Formats: sequence, C-alpha cells, structure tokens
Amino acid sequence: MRDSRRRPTIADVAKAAGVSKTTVSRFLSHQTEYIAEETYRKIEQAIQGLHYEPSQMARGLKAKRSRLIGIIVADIANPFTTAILRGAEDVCHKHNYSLLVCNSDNDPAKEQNYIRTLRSHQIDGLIMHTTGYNQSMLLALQKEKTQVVLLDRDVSGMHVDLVGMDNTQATYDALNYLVRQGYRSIAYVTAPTADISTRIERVQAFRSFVAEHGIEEHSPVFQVEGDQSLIECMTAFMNKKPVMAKAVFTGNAVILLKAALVMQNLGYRIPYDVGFISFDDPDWADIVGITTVSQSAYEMGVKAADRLVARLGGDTSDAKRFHVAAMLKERGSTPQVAIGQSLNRRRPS
Amino acid sequence: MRDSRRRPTIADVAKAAGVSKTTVSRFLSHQTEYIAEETYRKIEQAIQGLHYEPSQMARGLKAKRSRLIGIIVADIANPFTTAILRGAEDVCHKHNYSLLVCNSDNDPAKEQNYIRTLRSHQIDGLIMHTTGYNQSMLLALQKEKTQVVLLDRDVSGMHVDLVGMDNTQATYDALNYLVRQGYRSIAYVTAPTADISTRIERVQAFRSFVAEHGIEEHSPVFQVEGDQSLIECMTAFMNKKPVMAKAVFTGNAVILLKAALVMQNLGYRIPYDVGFISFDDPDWADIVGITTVSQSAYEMGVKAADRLVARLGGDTSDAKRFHVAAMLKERGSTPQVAIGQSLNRRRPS
DNA sequence: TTGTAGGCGTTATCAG
DNA sequence: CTGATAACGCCTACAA
Repeated sequence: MRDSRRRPTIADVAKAAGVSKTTVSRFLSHQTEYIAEETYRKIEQAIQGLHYEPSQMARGLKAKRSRLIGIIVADIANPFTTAILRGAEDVCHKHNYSLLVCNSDNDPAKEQNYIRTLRSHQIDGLIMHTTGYNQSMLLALQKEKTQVVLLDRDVSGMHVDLVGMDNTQATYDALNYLVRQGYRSIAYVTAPTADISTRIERVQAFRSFVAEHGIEEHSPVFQVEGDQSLIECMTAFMNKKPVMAKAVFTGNAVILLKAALVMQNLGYRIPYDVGFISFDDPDWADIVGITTVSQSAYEMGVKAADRLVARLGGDTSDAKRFHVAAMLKERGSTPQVAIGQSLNRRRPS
Repeated sequence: MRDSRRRPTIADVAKAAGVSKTTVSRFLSHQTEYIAEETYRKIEQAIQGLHYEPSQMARGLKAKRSRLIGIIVADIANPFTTAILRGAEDVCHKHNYSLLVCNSDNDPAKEQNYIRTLRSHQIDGLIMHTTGYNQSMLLALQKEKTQVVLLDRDVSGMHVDLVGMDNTQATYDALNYLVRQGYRSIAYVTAPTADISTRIERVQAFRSFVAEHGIEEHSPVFQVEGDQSLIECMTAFMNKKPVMAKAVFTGNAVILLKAALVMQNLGYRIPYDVGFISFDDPDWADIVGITTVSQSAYEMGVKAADRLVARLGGDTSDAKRFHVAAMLKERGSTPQVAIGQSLNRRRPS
C-alpha cells in the first residue's frame, strides 16, 4: 500500500492503472495515438484518483529544462518594477513557465549571487534588469544556452534582445515640453548613475539639451544618495539666484516621491513654487497631479517575456532592441509660466 | 574533452580533480573532516576552474527538497503585496531559498492552477495570500509535508501558522478615531468580500461599531467592483441627507486611490468636503496626506517567511497566529470637525 | 499497442 | 581518508 503522505510518482500511477511506466509517460506527453481507449481511461482515472502531477525536477533532470524563468529586478518596491513583474508574470503563466523573482537592490554583488542561484536551478531563461556589472557571468550563462533578455538597462558587449525605451528621445521630449511651458531652470535628480545604462543616457541627454538651449548654468544634475543629500540639493537649487521659474525632473517614481516630500517639508508648494516632472508613471501621479514620462512598464514586462518565450521556442533570429513608446502625461505639476517668472506664483483662487 | 557549452557536472569536477564523485560530493556538503588537505585543494581548484555549481534539480530529486518557496499573492500591483514580497524575499535569500512568485489576481481558479504548478516544482513551502477557496488543495499539500503559512487571510479548517493582523481591533481603532474627530457619517468601501477572511472581519467590525454608536443609518458599507459602481456609491453617499461631516474608509490602497480620484472628479475636495482614511499605507499617502491604518506589510512578509523557514528547519510546535501591530498614521485627510458640521468646510487660508 | 533497460546529476550506503 | 554502486522520478531508445 502506497504511503499517502508521499507525493505519487509515475510508478504509482502505473501500478494503479495496471500498466507500465512507459505507457503512463506516453499519456503524459500526449502521445495518445498509440494508446488503447481502455488503457487511456484507466490511466486517466488513476491520475485523477491519486492527484498525480509529474515532477518538474525529474523531468528537468532528464530534459535539461526546468520551465523556470528567472527575473532579476533592481528594486522590487518600485512601482515600475511591479508593473514589469505583472506583465512578465502574465506571459509566463500563459506559456506554463514559472517566475523566480529576485531582487538585487541595485547591488552588483547580490545580483551576482542571484545569477548563480538561478543557474543552479537550471532556469531556462533570464529576464535581467541589471546593475550592469555582471557582464561576464551573463555571457557565461548564454554560452550554456540559457536565454537572456535585457530589460530596460543595457549591458555592453551582450548580443541579446533588449526591451527598453529610447531614453535620449524621452528626455528630450520632456525637456522640450518644459521649455515650451516656460521653464528655464531645471534640475535633473537621479540616483547615482553607476553603470546603469538608462541613467547614463538620460543624464547625457539632459546635459546635451540644456547646453544646446543655453540654460546649463541654471540646470544642474543631482546624483543623490540618501535623504540628506536630497535635502541639500533641493535647498541649493531653490535658493540659487536669479529667482526664476524652476522645475525638478526626477529619474524615477521613488525619487519623485522623495523629492516632492522634501520640497513640501521645505515649505515649497507644487506647482506654485516649483514645477515637477518625472520618469515613470506611478498610479498616484494621477491624484497628486504630477506630469510624467510614462514608460508603460507593463508592456515592457510583457514584451521581454514574449521575447524570452520565443527564444525558448527556438527563435534564433538576430538579437534585437525593442523600444516601447514613452508617453508624456501632462498633469497639473507643470503649468505654463511666464518666462523668467519669479517664485511664489499665486495659487489660483 | 568536455563540451564547454554544457554545464559542468560533479563528474567533470571529479575528473578534473582526479578523485571520485563521492569525494567531491563530500566536499560540497562540507563533510570536510575526512578529506585530505591536498585533495581538498584540488577539488576547490577544479570547481573554480569549471565554474561548477551543483544542480538543484538533481539534488532535489534525491533529497526531495527543492530549496524553492512558493508565494501566491492576490494582487501583485498592490503596494501592500509589494512590501510583503520584499520582506519574504529578504528572508528567503538569507536562508538560501528562492521565491517562486505567483499572482492569483484574486481568482480562485488561477490560484488552484498555481498550487498545482508549485507542487509540480516540489516547493518546500508555500506562503499563501489566499482567495480562501482552495482549502482542500492546501490540506492535501500539507499532508505531503509541504509547509504552508497563511498570510493576512485565513482559511477555515487549516491548522497552520498565520501571519496577519487583528482586523477587528484595527477597524475599531480607526472608527474610534474618526468618531473622536467628529465624523458621524462614515462609508466603508471595500472590494467584494467574497470568501476573504480579512474583508469579512473588517466589514463585520464596521457594522458592529456603527450599530453600537448609533450611526448605522448614515454609515453604509459599499462592496464595489469596477469604477462605475464606485462612482455611483460615492455620489449616493455624498448626496445623502442630512448634510453633515462625512468620511470615507477604504479597505486597501488600491480602492483608496480610486475612491479619492472619483471624489476629485466629482468635485469634492479632501479633506474640506469629505474625510478619508484607509487600510494599508502606500508610500504616497505621505505626500497626499491620507490618514491610514498601516499594516507593516514588510514585517508580515518577513514574519511569514521566518515561520516557514523555521518549519522547514524542523520546528513542529503547534500552529500559531501571529499578529503584526496595526498603526494609525494620522495625516491631513481626517481633520477634527465640529459634530454635525456641514459640507463645504472652507480650506484654511 | 505495450514493456524493458538505461541514464539525467546528485547523495547515501557500504566497503575498502 | 576514498571510492563503487544504487537510488531519486522521469523519459526514450529499443524490443516484443
């Protein structure tokens, strides 16, 4: 008698159905053509009765496939990441893959650690929102036929699909909009760029733009780490003479929130004292009324998983870059201002 | 010669080090006492050289452990969930477990599907934020020695650890606070309770409270599904006579955001026309100034994973309920009002 | 149409 | 101190 506390195996099913393991295996892999009607029904019943479910571990060991897809994200608390996860999860679920979610915290060492762990679990593919520092491990993974798709951030020297956005274009779009609205003093606030391609591209685009428009003198880039440095930067920016219409441009939703809070605590009101615009489009931007450059993170997650699944399905076409569209969502935080207008614009009554 | 495109196996390491697989295996399981210094070094070098990493699939097959922990969450887009994931992930990572994240979308069928998938992957344990409808599958899992910890929501008849909060107490705390602030007409807005224990408990607590305080006539419970019904409910609530200070109490951050937006679109201002309080404490509550009943979701994730890891480590103590503290975070959305004060309180100037 | 006999990569047992 | 061997659950030639 089988121990009901043990998960049933294919042997249990075989015994219950009075056939061999091979026949059950055929049933499982839908090679149903050569199975007698009678046998088919018996196996079916045995499986139902035992609540049998094939072991992915055993299957994987044989087939060298795990039906596991790894995803390493930089910050799981970021709504941008959440939306990506949701998209990737939807696609993986549809194709019967499961998602191993890892949170690197933007820490290259933690990321490396996770790559190792994922490799030990024989992941079939990896969706990588990378710190940018683990190129060699990723290349090694690739060599072992683990498919890799880069998400958002690029890694130099990797010839794989990348799903992201045109950061230079998006930065220019946002800045053109701000200038049209009358702002001539713009601070770009970002977490330290480190080796993160998107951050670097955006900062470069920002610098080019403000130089081209001759407003670089009043348009600094702040790479902030920690709340204290943010407070200092915001204070310095707001105190900078000459007094004129200023706007803050934040690199993601997390920094947006922090910067907005700092401004509030410093006694500045958005948008009456300072304009705000941000990359990312957290759900709460709607209610606070923050103009954003929305990246459609959900689409990115979907697309990345789609590409990965396609590769796993045998697509060997050349590695490609996919850009999801960025969309400027205009809200109340960036009203039109008279050029050179001073601070302390009155709240409309 | 070994194919470098194949992941190295223990046999490759053994050959490279000139020892047997057994010896390498001893090395891997840190039974280092009986290994000669010389041998130890050779194995170490072979592993380094080959970038060998033991296969979890093979290990799992043998040991019937996968070092995989499944977590099924109801809504991955909810910041409450994100915080939980972060907590659980931190703990799992520390103990060398990986997290298989599944998003049930509050759909019992999808949840059932995921339970099956996770079982097929031989998860060692499951953290369950459940729809409440898959009791029998969970019991079956348990019988197979898969540890289960319930998160937030209870399942009747399951004798396992549960990490959650005291919903009745928290509801009373919030309502007592509102009454102290002067509100006498309070709407509780929740997603349909379905079989979700927390939602049911909160609604019951709300009903008891308003009955005890004799304000049930002006204090409805709205179970809303979809934006249209939310608009109708909010409109009805605000139009209800007599005109008096009203407050909306939302069951989670997602509904909070929707309800606040609806109010805004209907032309009501928070808190001048209507007070707001909510379960959950999304990061943006700070900047908008919403009073919340914070659940410390991160702590819940940590605690749940801690319990699971403890069980996996052999803890066989009785199943227990763990309550994280709920904390009322008072912000601007629930100002003190004169009892019975009418709508359209003026914005302070 | 069905069954037998390996082998996937690892660990445990037992014997040197 | 070290090594041969069997077994975990499944799949896949090859046979019958």
